[in-house]
Amino acid sequence: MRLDIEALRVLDVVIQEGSFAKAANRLHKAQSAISYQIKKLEDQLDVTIFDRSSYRAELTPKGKALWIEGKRLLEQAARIEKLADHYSEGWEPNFDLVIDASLPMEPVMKAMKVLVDREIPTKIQVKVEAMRGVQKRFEQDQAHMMLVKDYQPVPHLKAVPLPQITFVLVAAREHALASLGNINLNHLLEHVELTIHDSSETSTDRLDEHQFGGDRVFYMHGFMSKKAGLMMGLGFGWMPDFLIAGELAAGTLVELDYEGGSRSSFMPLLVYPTDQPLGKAGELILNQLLTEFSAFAE
Amino acid sequence: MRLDIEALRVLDVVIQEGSFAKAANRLHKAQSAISYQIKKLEDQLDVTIFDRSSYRAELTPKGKALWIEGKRLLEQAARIEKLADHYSEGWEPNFDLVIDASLPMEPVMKAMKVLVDREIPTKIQVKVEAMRGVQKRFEQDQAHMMLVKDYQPVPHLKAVPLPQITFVLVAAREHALASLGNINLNHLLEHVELTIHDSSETSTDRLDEHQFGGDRVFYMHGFMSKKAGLMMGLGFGWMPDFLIAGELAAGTLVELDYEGGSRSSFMPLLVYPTDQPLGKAGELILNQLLTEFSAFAE
DNA sequence: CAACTCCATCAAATTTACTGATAACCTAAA
DNA sequence: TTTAGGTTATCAGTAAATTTGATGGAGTTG
Repeated sequence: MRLDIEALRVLDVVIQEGSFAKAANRLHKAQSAISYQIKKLEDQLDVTIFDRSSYRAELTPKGKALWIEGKRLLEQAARIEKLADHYSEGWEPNFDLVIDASLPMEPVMKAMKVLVDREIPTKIQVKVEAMRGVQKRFEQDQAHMMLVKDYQPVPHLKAVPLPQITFVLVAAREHALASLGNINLNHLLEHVELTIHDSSETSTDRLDEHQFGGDRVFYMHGFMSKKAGLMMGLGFGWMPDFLIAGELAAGTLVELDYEGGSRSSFMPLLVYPTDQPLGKAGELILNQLLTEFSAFAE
Repeated sequence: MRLDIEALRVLDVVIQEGSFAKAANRLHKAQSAISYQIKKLEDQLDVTIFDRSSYRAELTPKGKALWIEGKRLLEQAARIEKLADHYSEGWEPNFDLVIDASLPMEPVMKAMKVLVDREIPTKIQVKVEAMRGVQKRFEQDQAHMMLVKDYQPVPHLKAVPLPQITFVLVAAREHALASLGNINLNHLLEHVELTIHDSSETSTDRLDEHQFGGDRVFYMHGFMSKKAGLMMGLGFGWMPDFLIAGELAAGTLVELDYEGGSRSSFMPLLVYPTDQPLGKAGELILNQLLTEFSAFAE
């Protein structure tokens, strides 16, 4: 017979209440049941937990030390029960989200921050992949959701469209490229490209499709600082159209006459399996991503 | 019926062994007992832990998450049982040692370091007090041992003598006090006193009996640095005789002709109650203090 | 296809936990 | 001092839990 939780629970109540009898009352048990549990605990651990030589049973130093450790065990037990309750309420144990690296990360990060701040029981994991890697990772890891630009339709997958985003290739009015016509790739490579730093990019071996591959690339920390860099004439780069509509109209930023096309539109898709309904975390993530991407596209 | 440890233990073994049957074998139980425990756990937590739709029972994601939390609980249970075992082997849950602040702390600290390095299960607490406070604290806190210069004999207390220590009031040969005769307190107060920093001295309101109370006191971090300070002529101060025997003989340090007496001898005593035998930690501390104080007195 | 291994289920046996009653003891108030 | 009220231990009987051993359906292996 080994240590059991119930005995520790009884010990805790006895100490809190100050006597076996009061503990029995609080636990809706007979007083003899309390005596039995305490005695059992003492036998199991081979430790005298209460000194019965005086009127009231007094906690021994060893008993106190074991009680303190016992409370930790009770806390852990409560944690487990609470976790199970959360599952019953519809929370998933974990949620894997795969994201295409070429999508703007700002709304994703904002959505994640909201989730983290809520301290939900679900363990969320975000994996950023590029190109074909997105869907591959989604399938390999049996992820719960992916956020992509495009995907191979598969049965049992549902796609929710997010607001369309159009990127425009621009530079400042004063920039050398702004007044150039019929720009080709070689022209671009002679200038500094501004792009957004992706914190998930550990190595430098990955370029997203919106990057030209010149040897002078400046990494900015968000579209706002990228825009500031562009305005300063630091370089050229892709920007979401709605973020620079005013500057394009005013002429402070100029759409480049690039032969490869100066506009790139796409509609991000939130894809997830239909065979299992989304849990609470899934719903939250879905809604939060919709919210943040809508806010991003103004 | 609530969560119990045994079910988590069974869950852990089932997952380790990979099947209910193998777990039953390892636990020397019937296979149906394993089924029963797992089913009970699932009912208690209202969570499907194993997916039985295929041949082998497969752990669900929720089951895995609960298993991980469950292992923590098992670890805590093991910790409690181990603690109880230690008690049975004669370790005390805690040990309070009260020390007279006027004794050299170096051997005490060395002894404590040895104890800490052994990672014994007993929680040792050292309290440094001065003058009458030592015995008072010892009695008030029902401490297990005190290290004193002197004490009021009380029945049920046993005293073990440590090697006698003699302190000598000295200064360097070049120091102004060295050549002075019939030194009184006012003479001393005109010079810098070197004393040893006691890390337990939180406020400055306490002076030990070996300190003259001048307004220029230098605190050193051990007898070796104090000796170095004395040799340099930085000031005067008390030193254990055996640490400066050579210098006194050579004349580089000079015993001061102080009217209050230039020598102070005492025999530290290790005092502890006899009504309860010392536990393992008590024995260790006793021996270690004997060792360190003997080594200190060379 | 035969021999295995997997797990669920059931009744019976066994072990554990609890109840209610009683006794021995202590405390505090009358 | 007596009395009323509170403490815990113990015991026999009972209720509840766990375990066993047997059985069966289903998947796997060679």
